[in-house]
Amino acid sequence: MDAKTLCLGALMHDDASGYEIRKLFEDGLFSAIHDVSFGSIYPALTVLLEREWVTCRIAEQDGRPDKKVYSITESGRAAFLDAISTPPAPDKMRSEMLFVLSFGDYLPRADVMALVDRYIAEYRDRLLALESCSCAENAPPVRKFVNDFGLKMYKTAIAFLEDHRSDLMNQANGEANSNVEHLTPVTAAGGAS
Amino acid sequence: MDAKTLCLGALMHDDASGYEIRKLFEDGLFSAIHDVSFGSIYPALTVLLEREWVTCRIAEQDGRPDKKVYSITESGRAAFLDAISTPPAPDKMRSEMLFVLSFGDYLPRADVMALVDRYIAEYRDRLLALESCSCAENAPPVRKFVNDFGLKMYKTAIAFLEDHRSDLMNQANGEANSNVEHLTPVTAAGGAS
DNA sequence: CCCTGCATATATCAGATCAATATAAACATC
DNA sequence: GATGTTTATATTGATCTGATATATGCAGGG
Repeated sequence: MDAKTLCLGALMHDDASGYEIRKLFEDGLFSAIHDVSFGSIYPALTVLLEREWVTCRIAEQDGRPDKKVYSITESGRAAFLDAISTPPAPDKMRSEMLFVLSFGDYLPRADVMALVDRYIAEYRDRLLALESCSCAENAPPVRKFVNDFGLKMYKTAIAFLEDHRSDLMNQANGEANSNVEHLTPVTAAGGAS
Repeated sequence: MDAKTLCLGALMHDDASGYEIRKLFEDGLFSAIHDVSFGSIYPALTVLLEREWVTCRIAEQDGRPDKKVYSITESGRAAFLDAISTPPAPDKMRSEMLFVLSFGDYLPRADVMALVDRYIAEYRDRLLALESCSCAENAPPVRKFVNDFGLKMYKTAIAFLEDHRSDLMNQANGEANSNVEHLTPVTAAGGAS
C-alpha cells in the first residue's frame, strides 16, 4: 500500500488538500489504522496529477495560505478500486513506548512513571480526537466500523495501561538515578564507548 | 528508534543471530509491539560490531547453515540504556486490512467476506504465536507485561472483528462481481487510465 | 528418486518512506 | 513586539522496506 493509494483513498471520501489528507491520518478517520507523512503525500499527489487520477484547483482563503484542493477522477476511482483488490499486507505496529517499557527493570522508577503517564496521555488525546471526528456521523456504516475499531483499541490500551501502572512502577529499578539530560543517542557517533 | 537500538534491545535478553532477532520481532516477544526487516537488521549489526557494542562468534550447526551469534558488550548495554532514555516517538499503526475494509461498500460481498476471514485468521495466528512464546514464563515481570499487552490487544481485535463480521458483509456492495484477477496495481504505469 | 516447497541462515539494493527543515502568512497571548 | 501555534506547501538526507539472490537440509507427493 503506497502513498498514492492512501491519497486516493482519502480523496474517495471528499476533495482535500495535501495538508487535509495528512490530518485525516493524524487526527481523523484513518488516525487509528494507518499513517503517512508529508514527505510521501506531496510527491504522491504530483504523480497522481500526472496520471490524471486526480485534478487540482487552487482555493484562495482569507486569513490562511492558499491551498491546492485535489479531486479524484473517474479513472482515479477505477485505479483505486483496482489497487485495493490486491491482498493487503499484514498489520504492522511500531510502539517505541512499549519497547522501552519492556526494559523498565533497567530504568529508574521516575522515568518509568513518566513514560507510562505520557503513554496514557497520548492515547487519551488520540481517543478524544477520534471521538470528536465529525466523519463518524454522516459517513456510511463501513466507515463507522473503522472508527469504532479505533475507539475500541484505544480504550483497551488505556484500560490495560491504567490497570498495570502500579505493577510497572514496582518492577522498575528503584536504585538508578533519573537521566535528566539525554546525552548522545545511539545514532550519534559518540555514545558510551 | 533505529534498527541499531532494536537489535541491542533484542541482545539485552540473550545472544542471538540476525535471523533470531528477526524472529523475535516476527513471532516472539516483540511481535505485537514492533517490526524490523532483515534489510535493517544485518547492516545494523555490522555497524554495532564496528562500534564494539556487540561481539560476534560463528556457530557451526549440523543440518543447518552456520550462524553468526552476536553478544552485547558492556559499552553496548550502556549505549542501549542511553538510547532508550530519549522520549519515544508516538505509536504508529499500519493496517492495510482495515484501510481496505473501510471501503467495503465499494467491494463485492465475496471479497469483503474473504478479507475479514483472512484478517481474523491472521490475528489468530499471531495470538497463538505469542501465547506459545516461551519468553513469557522465565522472563522478568516487565517482559511479561508487554506480552500480556499484545495478547490483550490481539484478543480485542479478534473479538471486534467477529462481532462485526456480519454487519460488514451486509454493508458490502452486493451488485459488484468479484475481481479474481488483480490486473495492474496503482504502482504500475498502466492501470485504469 | 526427483521435484517442489519450506525452514534456516546471510546479504544486498532499488525504490519508498520518514523526520527534519525551510518558507510564509495570520492569529493568539503574554 | 516577541514568541508560539495553526494552516499550508515543499524538499532532502538518512533510513527502512520488500524483493531478490544464494545456499543447505528436510519433508512430502508423485
